[in-house]
Amino acid sequence: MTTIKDVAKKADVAVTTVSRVLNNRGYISDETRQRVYAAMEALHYEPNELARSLSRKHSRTIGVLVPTIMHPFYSKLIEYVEIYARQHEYNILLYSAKAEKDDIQRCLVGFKANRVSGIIWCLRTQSAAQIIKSSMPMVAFERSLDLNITAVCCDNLSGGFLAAKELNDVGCKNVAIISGTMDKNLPAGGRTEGFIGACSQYGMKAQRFIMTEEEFIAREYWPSLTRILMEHPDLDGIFATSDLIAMQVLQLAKKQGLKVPDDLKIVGFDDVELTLFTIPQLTTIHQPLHEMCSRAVSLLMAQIAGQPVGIQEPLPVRLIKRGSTRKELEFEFTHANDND
Amino acid sequence: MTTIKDVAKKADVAVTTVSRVLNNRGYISDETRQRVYAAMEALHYEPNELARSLSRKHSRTIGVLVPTIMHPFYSKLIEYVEIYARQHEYNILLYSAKAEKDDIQRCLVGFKANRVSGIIWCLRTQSAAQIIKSSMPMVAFERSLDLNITAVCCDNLSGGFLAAKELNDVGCKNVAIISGTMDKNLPAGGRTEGFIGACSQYGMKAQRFIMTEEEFIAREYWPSLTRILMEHPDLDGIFATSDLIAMQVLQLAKKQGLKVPDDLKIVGFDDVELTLFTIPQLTTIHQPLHEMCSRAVSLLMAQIAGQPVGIQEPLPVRLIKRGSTRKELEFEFTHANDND
DNA sequence: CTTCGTATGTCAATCGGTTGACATGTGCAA
DNA sequence: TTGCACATGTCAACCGATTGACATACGAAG
Repeated sequence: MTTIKDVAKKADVAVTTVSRVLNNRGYISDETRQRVYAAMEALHYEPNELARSLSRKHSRTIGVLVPTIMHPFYSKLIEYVEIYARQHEYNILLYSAKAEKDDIQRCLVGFKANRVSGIIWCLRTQSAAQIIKSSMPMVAFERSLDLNITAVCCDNLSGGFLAAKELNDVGCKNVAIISGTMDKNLPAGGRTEGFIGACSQYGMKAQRFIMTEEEFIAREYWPSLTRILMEHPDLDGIFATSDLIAMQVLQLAKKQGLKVPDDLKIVGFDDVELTLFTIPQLTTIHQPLHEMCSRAVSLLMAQIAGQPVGIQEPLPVRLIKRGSTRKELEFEFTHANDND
Repeated sequence: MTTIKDVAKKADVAVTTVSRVLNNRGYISDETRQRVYAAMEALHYEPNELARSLSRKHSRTIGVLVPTIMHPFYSKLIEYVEIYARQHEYNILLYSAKAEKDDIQRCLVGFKANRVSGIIWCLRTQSAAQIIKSSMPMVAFERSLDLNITAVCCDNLSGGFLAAKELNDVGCKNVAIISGTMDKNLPAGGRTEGFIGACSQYGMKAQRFIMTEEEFIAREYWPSLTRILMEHPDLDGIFATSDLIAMQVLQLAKKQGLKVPDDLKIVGFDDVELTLFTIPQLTTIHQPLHEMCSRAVSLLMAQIAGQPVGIQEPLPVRLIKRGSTRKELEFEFTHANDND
């Protein structure tokens, strides 16, 4: 492998000069700069990032911590974060950690050992405390904590409101919200609050059902959902706080002979891709994930650069009307690129 | 941050000794070893991986190269590879590259600059050549090349065969295979071969339809699929070489008023999770992804350790019968953990 | 008593860059 | 003529480990 010394020799300059070119510091004439670039080109030189990182004391790497990768929402998130990170010439160091303490500890150790420049994390539980006290640049994703941690969230409150409004608009009288673990710091909290508030405003009867953490991890909500549908045949509208739940509600509704949207209207949340591949397609609340990821990365960069970053406004969500609430859209398909 | 020197001082030994403990080399008495561990514990010492990697000349990192992250199959793959890599105390450096040459070039540069110890890649096109000539430890995933590159594949041929057998078993006479880009090095090649062969063996009429690369990237196959279903109303069985395609066939079939499985039977491939969330659930060919990932990582480790690794046998696939081919299973749901 | 295996230390180079201190030299403006 | 901005070089320390060469003990086996 060619080193900076080889380049210096080839360009007939000092190592320091090459370093200056590489890092854009000090005075460099255009002519010298070109010579150095030419030498790098000729030798296929690629700076050793390990060495640079070692000396720089951080590694142009963003630690990304998610509960699981194999999930439509998180894999989308990772894809976008990776793209934006690369735009800043950062790599990502990916860890998936079910909310077990050990996992998170191991992961933090990994982040530190590899001198990540900052962390983007979205954990389910409050075990986040460990991360927070690790005190390095970080951005929480979809976790608004009481503490003043920089976080990127979408407007979950409005999302809940929009879902209720849609159900009301299409004539529901007796609705339910089905959410994951309730915790006011988790997104389900705001969504529930917005939904319940709007329901009472619209005069709809509203019930709450909460899925377990185990179901979230397994990504299978069937037992609870089956029970809910069986025990509450009078429900005419359901708001699920994630599309994965909504999709399974749709599936079970059909199994039980309910027609969607005739007998039961369903609204999901997230607008992940698979909402497009169900029959009917799922009405859902669109999160501006692209923008959220972009912002998360930018905020992290700002922190790494030592700039103070304040509390962020939540990003606006949007209702996407599809066949699961609108009969007339039953066979009209929207595309992934129509949004976002 | 505490360094190896701090540990040495605390344990009252030489830096060399700490390093010996850390790397299990040379003679170390149990007593000293314990003292060193205690010191590390007390100081919350975590060796700086950057420094270790620099001196070791590779970084205990596996470069992982996929076409996209936001895809049920690849996100599953990444999740598993991450898990197995960590078992070997390796990190993964994730790159997603649409098959554009530049992307791949950029990615290889990234891998080299970060001194990855090896690469696991699964690219769609033949642009793989660039990777191959990069000549470092590597394993191809689901890409069996003519060249003698170490690759991990499932038994695509049998998969195609099993799909045809299932369609025949449930009474199909006139079937089609819908696949992604055909290339004998890509999995669709073997699947097609197995399927077509079995069809002629069973005396089923079989047609072939090929989706474009653009559709693969967008993950939306609607236009082509719609056309196929419209122009061939006589089809009674479809084998899609990926579940994502199968799912959309299912969706469009319903849109066109075809009952699945009564009028049309569908078999997918991969057994990704979302096959569980359709109505009916999708019959599919299960790939032993867990095992494949585990093997991919092991093979890479072997290469990194300098051991020669031979050509690998493909791993066996399995037919998972579900509602899209079996009326009696229409409302009987299998779980993700039932397989694998 | 020698010799070897075990256990540890010292020293310094190395991995491949970064960076600060300082020297030198050129050319232009005041 | 002086002074300063620009351009580059030399030297050496440093980031935090790893590693080889070599020295020095101690205890047990031969």
